[in-house]
Amino acid sequence: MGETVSFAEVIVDLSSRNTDRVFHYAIPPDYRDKIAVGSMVTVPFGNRHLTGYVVGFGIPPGEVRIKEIAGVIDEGPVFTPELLELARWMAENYLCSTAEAFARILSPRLQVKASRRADVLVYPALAGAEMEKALSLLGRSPKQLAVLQKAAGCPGLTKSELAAAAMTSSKTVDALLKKGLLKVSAVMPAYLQDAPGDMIKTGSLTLNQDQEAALREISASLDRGRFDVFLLHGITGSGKTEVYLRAIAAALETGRQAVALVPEISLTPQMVELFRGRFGGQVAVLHSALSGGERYQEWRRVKEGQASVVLGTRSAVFAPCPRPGLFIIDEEHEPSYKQDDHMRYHAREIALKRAQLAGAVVVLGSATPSLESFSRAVSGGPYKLLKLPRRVDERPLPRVRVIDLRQEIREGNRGIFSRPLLYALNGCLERGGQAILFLNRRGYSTVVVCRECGLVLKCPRCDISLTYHLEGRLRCHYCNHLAVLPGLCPGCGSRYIRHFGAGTQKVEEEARKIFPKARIVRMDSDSTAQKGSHQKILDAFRDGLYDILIGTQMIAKGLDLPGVTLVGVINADTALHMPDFRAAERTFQLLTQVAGRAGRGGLPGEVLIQTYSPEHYSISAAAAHDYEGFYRSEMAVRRVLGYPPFSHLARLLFTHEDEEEVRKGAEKSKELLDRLVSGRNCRVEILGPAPAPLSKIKGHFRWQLVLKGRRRENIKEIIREGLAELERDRRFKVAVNVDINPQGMF
DNA sequence: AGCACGCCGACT
DNA sequence: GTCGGCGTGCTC
Repeated sequence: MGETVSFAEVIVDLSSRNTDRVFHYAIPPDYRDKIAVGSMVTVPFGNRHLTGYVVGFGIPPGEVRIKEIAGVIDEGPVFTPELLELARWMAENYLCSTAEAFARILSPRLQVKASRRADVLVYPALAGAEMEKALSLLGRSPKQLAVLQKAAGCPGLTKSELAAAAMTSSKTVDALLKKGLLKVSAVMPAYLQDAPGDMIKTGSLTLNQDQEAALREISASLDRGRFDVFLLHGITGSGKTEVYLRAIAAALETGRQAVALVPEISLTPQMVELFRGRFGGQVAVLHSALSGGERYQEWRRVKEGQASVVLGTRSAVFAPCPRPGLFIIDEEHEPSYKQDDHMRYHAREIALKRAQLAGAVVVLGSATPSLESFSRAVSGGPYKLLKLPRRVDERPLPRVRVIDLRQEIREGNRGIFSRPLLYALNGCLERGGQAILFLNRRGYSTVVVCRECGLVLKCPRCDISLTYHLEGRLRCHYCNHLAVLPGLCPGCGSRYIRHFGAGTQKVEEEARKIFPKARIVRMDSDSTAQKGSHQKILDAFRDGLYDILIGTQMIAKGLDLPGVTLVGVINADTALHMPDFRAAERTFQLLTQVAGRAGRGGLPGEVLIQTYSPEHYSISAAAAHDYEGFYRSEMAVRRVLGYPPFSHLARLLFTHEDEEEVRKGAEKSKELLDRLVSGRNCRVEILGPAPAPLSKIKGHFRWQLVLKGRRRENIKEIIREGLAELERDRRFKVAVNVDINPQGMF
């Protein structure tokens, strides 16, 4: 590598396919030592200036007129070689340009110009015996005492986090800062680093056998420094988080960094507190709610190696750790890890790829693993299965009863609540317990169910629930199969065949009528429009200000509500009959999670699930807390129908303001893709076109094609060529969005 | 993505 | 003749 090589290879920030390659630029002498692989620069391109990413150095081929780099945007490289490789992989895999992939990877730091507010983390100013003394002198101000205790237990929280943790306002924190008992610093002070034992306050100190065994395996892999994937299958309350924390500590010991991803909904102040309590100022928190400045600050700390533990949501998977050694995906089955707007990446998939590139360990944790992951962890699959089959406190799982709503109908009860649920609610209220009533988010599309035998009309070809449209027409959103709503149920001849969907308001109304004295609160996206009110309702409920909480998905996840002794699922079928091949899996996950909400305190819990399909395996298996039973049943179904994990799917979503235009566009694409498929004789099936389940959003009509094939490569190839051809055709005005392995069809 | 270049129709 | 439609191809 001689001095003569001084042309930078630059990828310009354009998303077009034909500019997705390197362009060579001369490096002016002033910039020579400022530009490295990973630098962000501005370059003249055509007749304007664009930002570009330096991906290497080399000699331009033949007769091209070379221009000079116009400027360097940031002081240092914005991505590591590992992330550069990741960007290339993403471009290849998600059918986008490299520049778009970079935009995703770097999005957490895009607002560079935003205020660079110094990161204020609060630490106790004293340690050890001096701290004890200070605490004993604070007898007359309980709030300050609480804050100082918290600060000692969890050094390195931000001011507002600390205030929240001690259940007070930031004024109390300010008072202690003024007294000099707390201080502000960007890194953990040395006197605290010497006493890490003091920091281990939260969580259990001793691991049970299963946790110990799991940790041992993970640590062994970390020591070897090799790419390994573990699936940590632990029932609710089995102490997965403690295993994560120990694994992170083990990763740090090898001198590498750890990234822990949690679903949006679990990134609560308590979660942050738990991590900061263990790792103090080494923790960087990355999530979408941070302001540009805060996010940049955290990003910077990670990149510079000051923060070696990253806790965050989906996009934190791109954290610029210098040498990542461990990626943890908590609740790996959560669909929220899949981006649903622009580039549809899956954070789990990205983590796996990054780990492979960096020789790092991945831990996927869940009580209800996705079939994709579990199938890779059984019988000699590439993942290693680690099981936590027991709860840490040895408390039994709640008793789950399945209530047959068909029986209720037969016996003349057409109300929302079954008699067993009413009875249980009554008992619960009388004993002074708390209850949660859970409704699945109302289906976007309406599904037809027989209220007498529970039969659901499904597509004969795709096994997807048919959805109800105008004038009694039923439609499959995968293949566009059409049927007419029968007057009588084809299963049992009943007249009670209709589409359904009771909202949370309806349940609330009904509950108030039946239990006029009960204090009832509702929580859904309508009632919790403004930020924070969410948490307020939950706090109030936890404090016992309400008896019954009625809500949707959002109350199902990860909440610890010790007073709850009864959980009622109003209608398990809304989830079961979503027009999606994953409906059964979602239902099982949801019910398991909901059931995990009951009996978290000292009192035993009870769960009642109302359904028209009591014999469906995803309901009976959830009731029996039997993941593996569910897994076997569902895998059999997927195999027969050729759905993932036995195949790969892709969805092409076509959108346009004009309905006719989208339909024609989708149909034209279908013909084109069919031609490509038969031309290369690969086994890819193309379903549709059909209107998307949400057929119109913000004035844009939506149609879709679903591609299904054994090999992902084949699907990608077909789409790549199809898109290229469509792009060449300038008359084609319809926007196309590609989603490889979609998580849902909405 | 922009922008120029170029090859056809209907207009001062 | 020439103004302007948009199909085609290029940008270090």
